[in-house]
Amino acid sequence: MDFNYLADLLFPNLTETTEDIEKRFPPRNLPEGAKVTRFAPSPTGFVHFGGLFPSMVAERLAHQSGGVFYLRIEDTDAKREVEGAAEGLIKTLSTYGINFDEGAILDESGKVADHGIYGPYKQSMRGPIYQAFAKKLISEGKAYPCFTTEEELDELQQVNKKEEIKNTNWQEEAEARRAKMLAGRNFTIEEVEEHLKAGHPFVVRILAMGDPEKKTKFTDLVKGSLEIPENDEDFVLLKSDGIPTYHFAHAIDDHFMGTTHVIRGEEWLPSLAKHIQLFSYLGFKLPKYMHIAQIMRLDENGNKKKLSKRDMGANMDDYTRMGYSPEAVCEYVMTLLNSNYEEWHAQNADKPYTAFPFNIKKMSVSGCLFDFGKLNDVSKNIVSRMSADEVYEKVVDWAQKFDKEFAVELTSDEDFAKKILAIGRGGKKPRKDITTWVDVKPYMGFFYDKYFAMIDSYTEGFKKDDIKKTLVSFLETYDANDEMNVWFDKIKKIAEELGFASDMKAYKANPAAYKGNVADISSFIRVAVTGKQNAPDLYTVMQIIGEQKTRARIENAIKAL
RNA sequence: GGCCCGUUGGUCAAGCGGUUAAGACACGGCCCUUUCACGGCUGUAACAUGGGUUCGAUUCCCGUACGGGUCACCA
Repeated sequence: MDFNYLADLLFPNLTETTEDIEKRFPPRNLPEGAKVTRFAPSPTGFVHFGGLFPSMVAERLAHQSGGVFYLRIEDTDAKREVEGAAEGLIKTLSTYGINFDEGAILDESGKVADHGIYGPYKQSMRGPIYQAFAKKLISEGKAYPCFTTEEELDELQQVNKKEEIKNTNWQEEAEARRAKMLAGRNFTIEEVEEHLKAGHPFVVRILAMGDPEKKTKFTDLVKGSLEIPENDEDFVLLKSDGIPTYHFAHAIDDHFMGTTHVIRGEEWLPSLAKHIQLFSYLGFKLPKYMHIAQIMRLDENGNKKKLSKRDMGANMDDYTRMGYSPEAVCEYVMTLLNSNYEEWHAQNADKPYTAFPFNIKKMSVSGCLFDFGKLNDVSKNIVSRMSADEVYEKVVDWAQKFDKEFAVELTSDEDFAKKILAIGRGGKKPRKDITTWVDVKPYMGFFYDKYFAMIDSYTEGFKKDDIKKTLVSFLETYDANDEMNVWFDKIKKIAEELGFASDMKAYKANPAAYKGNVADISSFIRVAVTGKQNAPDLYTVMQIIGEQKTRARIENAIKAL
């Protein structure tokens, strides 16, 4: 078999040789230790939590080392491509602080365009590059054309379905399929010419001579030492439309784009054998690999499952809707990515996560469960450290998208809203009532007449009459100009008059001697004014609401009793 | 089913041959407090399993179980 002849036969019209291409993409000139990483999504939908994970690692590693972080669009599957997905992906990532130095990024008009000299950065635009290398491999006898159609193979594809695996015919079917796949190995030049003449489409398959019984040691930067069996699968390099598969594109692109660290999910681990073989066939230096553990969720049976697109919390845009600030999500991700992050953060509470020295060695080897409880904790701590102005700005921003009515209330009196948000904020022990922006309305809604409602009833076990008397007496003595202690002394006095303990210690020493205590009296007033049993400091609340409204609410409460 | 990877409390995890096996979240209790939130203290709870190696294994090796991933002209 004359491989050179075969290669020319298959690819007669290529203008660029592999040597030309090598010259076109010079090695990067970067300082020692600088890492070149990439995010390489296929534009098939939204950013997935499982995709944010590795992209944050890639971004950190590149930027922390003074390297380059670039974006490559892996649009090699036209069937699954979604219009506008690439733009959406880039925008979402940027809200999470992940920005690219190079690649297919957005220009001023919001369109995806190439930035950098290693492009095109969309794989669909790089056809001739891949084809040149496919041709080269064929000319070296390392790859061959295969005229077996997808349909022919599909007929036997059932073997891959799980239900069928227990089928006793499984091995026979697999063998039959393999025979069909490998048919092209034995073609003569004449047979190939005949197929070509008949206009039959073909794919290019790698000629895999590996023995899977033989294993080679491989070191993954996350997983550590691995045993990789040699590849014996004649996988497809170039599809019949001339576009490469992931495997081929990965080898070519990461070589020419100068990627030093390939960071991807561990679901790629089984394909590693293919990639090692390809780099070797191509004569390329193998990059470093980091296979990151997957995020899992719990299924109905209590088993861990890979977090998939349809799961709650998978779509990054959901977090925006749920009112999580991007900082919270990023920080939560950091706690999962680097086990010592929390410790560092405890000592550097004021610093952003980008100041944290990210360490590959501290990455977990096994997949972890997504934990909303932990996310919530991280989130409420972050919100508690924000200023009232900051919270206001973010809540309004969120509300304008997801609760327009509330946004109108908030913006109708900015100072009022900020005063409310400032309660208990700024000190050493700030309030932590707000986890997500969704929480804000239930938390402060009662300040607004529009949302005020008697959500809680008065504490049970007290006479309506006492409640009523409390409210009436309060109105009689209430003076909005009172200092807090004066104000509270008046409440204590009411308590005494009604036979309630004004002193908590006295009450605790002998509860039977009283109808209740001053806390109960306060709660009557609190419910009347806020509609709730639990609220921030009552005195402050009244100060903010103002005398007029406070009186009106108490009067209404008296009427209702 | 083949191959690969993994397994420390409910969750995230420190540990890297000798520890009373950290810490965080969640949960319970107590304290502080006019409610809540915060804060402080405290409690329950873990090395999947069987063999080795070793004076000694959570740590090293092998097997078993369980879990995950993967086996496309998808990435």
